[in-house]
Amino acid sequence: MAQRPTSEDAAPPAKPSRIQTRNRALILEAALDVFAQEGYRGATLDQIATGAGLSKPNILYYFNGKEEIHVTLLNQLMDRWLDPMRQIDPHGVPLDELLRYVARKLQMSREYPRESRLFANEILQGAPRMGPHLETGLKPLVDRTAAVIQGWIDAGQLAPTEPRHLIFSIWATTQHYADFEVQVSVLDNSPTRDATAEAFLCTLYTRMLSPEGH
Amino acid sequence: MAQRPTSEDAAPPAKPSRIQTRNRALILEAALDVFAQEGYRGATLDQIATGAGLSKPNILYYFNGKEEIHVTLLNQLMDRWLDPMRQIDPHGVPLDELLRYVARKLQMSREYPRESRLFANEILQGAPRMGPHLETGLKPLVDRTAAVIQGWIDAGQLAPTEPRHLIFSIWATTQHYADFEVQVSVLDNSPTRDATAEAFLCTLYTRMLSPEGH
DNA sequence: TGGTTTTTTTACCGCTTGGTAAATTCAGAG
DNA sequence: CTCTGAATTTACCAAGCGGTAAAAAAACCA
Repeated sequence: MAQRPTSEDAAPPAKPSRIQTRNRALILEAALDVFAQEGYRGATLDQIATGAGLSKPNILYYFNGKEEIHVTLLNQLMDRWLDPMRQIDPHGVPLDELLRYVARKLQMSREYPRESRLFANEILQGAPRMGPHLETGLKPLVDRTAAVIQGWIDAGQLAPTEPRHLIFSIWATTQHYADFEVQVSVLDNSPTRDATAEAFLCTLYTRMLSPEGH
Repeated sequence: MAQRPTSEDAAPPAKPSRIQTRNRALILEAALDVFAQEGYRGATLDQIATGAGLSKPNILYYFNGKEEIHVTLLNQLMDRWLDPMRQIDPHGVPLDELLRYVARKLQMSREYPRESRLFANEILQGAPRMGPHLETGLKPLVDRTAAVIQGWIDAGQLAPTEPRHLIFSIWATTQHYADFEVQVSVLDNSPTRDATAEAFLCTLYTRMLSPEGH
């Protein structure tokens, strides 16, 4: 009897073979495409199978079901997604730190638009498969970052503002370019769009955050 | 033979009966709920039927199919959605006009979160049922508004910036509160969130747009 | 009231979906 | 080469889906 490679039993994990590693990666890659564009319910295992170049039952040999694929993607995503915020240095120059955070988030929108849309889809639908993650992964980090920003403000190094809503606005403005790409493309098809977006956001948050007397 | 009320034949339109008016509204109301939360493919006619208190075949008596319900909602939405931008007065005080635009968009996020999510879902999936609308409805209005803003900037009444990306940022920051409500709720469950959000955005765009010399 | 049209229900259908069982092929260790 | 376990395919379901036909009921109008 074949031992299913997607183990979460207490039994010995047993390191995955090269085939397992390759095919699981193939499946997740294809699934990211499909889930990001169609949403969870809109995505089908057949689409994922075709995209991965495997048969549907073969996919279910590597994952216990559609939901497990989705959850796996979401878990992988969370790490990468929160990284830019973790890199904010409480001891750095406040405005520089925040502008670099904006730049990193914008870069992620550009380099990983599928991940951004996957996340947006999940949140839009009420985060049914990610609820705990928000509380245990996201919230502590945001609380900590908000405190850091508040400290900077109290020290007069940033113009006063509400840290949490500042964070929301950074997320919103940067992810917008990935999540609403179709709309943005229709309204601005200039070849320099990316650079213009970056310059705009840099200006926006510089003016917003520079302490008085610039 | 019953004449189907959802007419698009060249035949006389014939004004709808009270029952037709009421049931079509019931269906659209329920469909808005379902489409906004589940996305197009995730929504089922059974859910819509249950929500409307009608049977599934009865729903298909009023609409030719699932897609027609969705398109109808999208069409109705477009009007209401673009209205705040249409209200921008080229002859008003620039900063006031834009701050009032922000406030109106934020208010719509608060009052019509389902519409916001319906729209977000559609754009996320590549606007498959709204492509033309973007070109013919949205683009001209945005072009016009961007020109108005550029005029204000050229006249020295606003700090210089890129008008289109300014518009994008206003959309992103305001709609974020509706589209990512679950996430926002986890991170900020303060009872004054709405007021704080409005104050934050007012500050953000005041600092961004005020011409130099305070 | 009776007849006509609109509205609603009942009973389906064909297709797609996520998922399974079991046979088959393949890869690798000896 | 051979044997064994891993990997893959073939052939299926059962449930849910959007949608239809036609009969039944309700509303309307003379």
